[in-house]
Amino acid sequence: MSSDDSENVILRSLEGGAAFYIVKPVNKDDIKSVWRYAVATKAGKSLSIKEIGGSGEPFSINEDVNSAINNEIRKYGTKEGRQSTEEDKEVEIHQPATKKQKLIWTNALHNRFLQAIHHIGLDKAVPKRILECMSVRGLAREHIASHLQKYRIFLRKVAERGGISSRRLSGRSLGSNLAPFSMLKNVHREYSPVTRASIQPGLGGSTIQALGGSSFRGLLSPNQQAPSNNYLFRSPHSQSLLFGNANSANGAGANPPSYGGVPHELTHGTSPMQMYQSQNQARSYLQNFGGPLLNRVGAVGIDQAANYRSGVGDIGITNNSLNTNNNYAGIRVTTDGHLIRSGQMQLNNNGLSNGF
DNA sequence: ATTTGAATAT
DNA sequence: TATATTCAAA
Repeated sequence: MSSDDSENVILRSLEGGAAFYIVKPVNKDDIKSVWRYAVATKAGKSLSIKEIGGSGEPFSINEDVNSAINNEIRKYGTKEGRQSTEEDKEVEIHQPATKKQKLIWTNALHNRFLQAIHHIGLDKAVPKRILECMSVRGLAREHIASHLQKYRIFLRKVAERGGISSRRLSGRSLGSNLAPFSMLKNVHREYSPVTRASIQPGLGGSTIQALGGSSFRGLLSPNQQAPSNNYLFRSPHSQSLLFGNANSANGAGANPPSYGGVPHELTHGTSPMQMYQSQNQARSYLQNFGGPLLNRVGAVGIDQAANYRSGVGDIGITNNSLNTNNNYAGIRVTTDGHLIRSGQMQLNNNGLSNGF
């Protein structure tokens, strides 16, 4: 039993003596197959379900499977199967369908998460409420719980040491571990909507704009959010990403409870395609978690940002907690090296270029 | 009985 | 690292 489904490995295993190869995750049919095989192999000796149950199996088989096996045995009889032992080393390659897909917190999704939290209030923001508030179809409370856990860890980090360091920056030019100059150069450019994911040439077919929908969200008012939200799922069995584009017509359909936006949903991608993975997940905490909520973290002291604004035109954080459209909040440095706080900033194209 | 969230697994 | 899953406690 292995999650490795490469034919290569399977064949080698069988050659190496394995009688059966099952690709995880195991499901009913796998069990049935095993039994069919076992029964067929034990030419003549029919095992009753009772014997099966009491034979000290290392694992228990639930009723459902039991009856399924029962039926199977009935259907196929005990010896009706094939004979050739060698051939019976059959390879079972199975449906990748049973396992849940892995949610990927894209910018759009994360922003929604932030908005929800902001809307609810950090103190009352528990998974269930966030879930309701986000109203994204296909999103489960567990998803949020997990993300929230991470988010809280981030907040804690930021709160204790009011700064964010970048691992990529070797030089601590300012005597602090805060962002050095060099990071500034792209600040402005980073606002423009960009394509952030592309399809791997040979596999997905044509190039597609997979992300970037949130780039301009910061420019919209709370109730005119970007009409397109992209969420990604990654299939557990391949490296490919499933691409889902929840693009719904404005107006029609259910609206999110309080910030009447566009209906949202998670699409379990119907068009699987291989994509490069780096972009989204390669973001740092700041990119991921920097958001309006930072307002509430005392240690960050964002409300002082205004004092430093001159020099960087696009900072726009406020301390009235209404500035929910930030895609970014973090620490910046002005041209003359002063620390500056936060503001709206879309992350860059490659997600890796600077420390954020 | 349901939900949370820390811990742990993948 | 990011996300999922588990499970004791709320």
